[in-house]
Amino acid sequence: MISNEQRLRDAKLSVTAQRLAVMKVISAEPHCNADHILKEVSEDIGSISKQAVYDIINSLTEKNIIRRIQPSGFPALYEDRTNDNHHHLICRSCLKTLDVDCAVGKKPCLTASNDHGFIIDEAEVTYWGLCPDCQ
Amino acid sequence: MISNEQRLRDAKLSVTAQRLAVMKVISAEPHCNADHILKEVSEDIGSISKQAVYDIINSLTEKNIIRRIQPSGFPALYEDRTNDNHHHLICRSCLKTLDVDCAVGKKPCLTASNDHGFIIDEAEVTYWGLCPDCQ
DNA sequence: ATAATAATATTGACTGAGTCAATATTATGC
DNA sequence: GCATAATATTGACTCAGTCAATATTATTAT
Repeated sequence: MISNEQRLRDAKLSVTAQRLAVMKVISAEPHCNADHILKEVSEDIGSISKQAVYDIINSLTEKNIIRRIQPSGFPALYEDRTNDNHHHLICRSCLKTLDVDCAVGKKPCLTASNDHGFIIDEAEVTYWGLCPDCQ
Repeated sequence: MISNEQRLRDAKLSVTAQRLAVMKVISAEPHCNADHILKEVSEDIGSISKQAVYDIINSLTEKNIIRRIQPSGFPALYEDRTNDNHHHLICRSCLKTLDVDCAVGKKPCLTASNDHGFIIDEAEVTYWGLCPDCQ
């Protein structure tokens, strides 16, 4: 199990208390949003600026250390499960978000019925519905 | 071919110049955003308020007369092709958006590999990539 | 270890999409 | 045509996220 510190070094990002704290929150609570990260990290290490949170989630996303999910009409969520092409099941009512493996097989969703000449690099699949608690 | 006026009446919405103009823009330019609708309708009928545009796209979306697409990190887009479970191919660079039919068959994407007890009502699929012009 | 410097964090103002609430106008049904 | 219910306008507001200048901290080479 590679450490968060090592993950940062591998990505050529310097190791800071703020980055480690943000990573800790995201792996403890996958599908959390920027505001929640801000609050949790503030409690954890005393304080952090809003801008630092956004800088950090942006650079971690760029380096593929975390993944951004952007549910229609809601703030972006972050998770640390990357590179496995899984999808999401989101409750319209309470926004509870769960991972679901790809329905069709292994990275199959990357194939559109017609690519119109595009170079496709990602297929984003979101299932919307009501969770058991909200039904 | 049912008229826009009739579509509104069927949905129990009253027929106004603003609504007809908004519908006209959306069917002429599918995948347009609220700001673009505001500009086009203003030119078409003289003026329209920002609030009216949002009220109209919200009620048309509720009544399933138009469909909202919300690309990660960009303003929502609107189209009038509803009820056929098609998906979207979006260029990361210029945001050009094309319809693609479902890769897997007929409304198949509504089936997740594990529904975790959710009642799923929609599977939203977005293919991200680079269009021929932006490659 | 220390200094130089490159990277990151803080601060506070700002943007842009979208909403709220009060008032004014328009469409509909009698 | 009138009453009233639905819709549009207006302007202030919210909230997620960004910008840019300055201050601090981590890294790298001595």
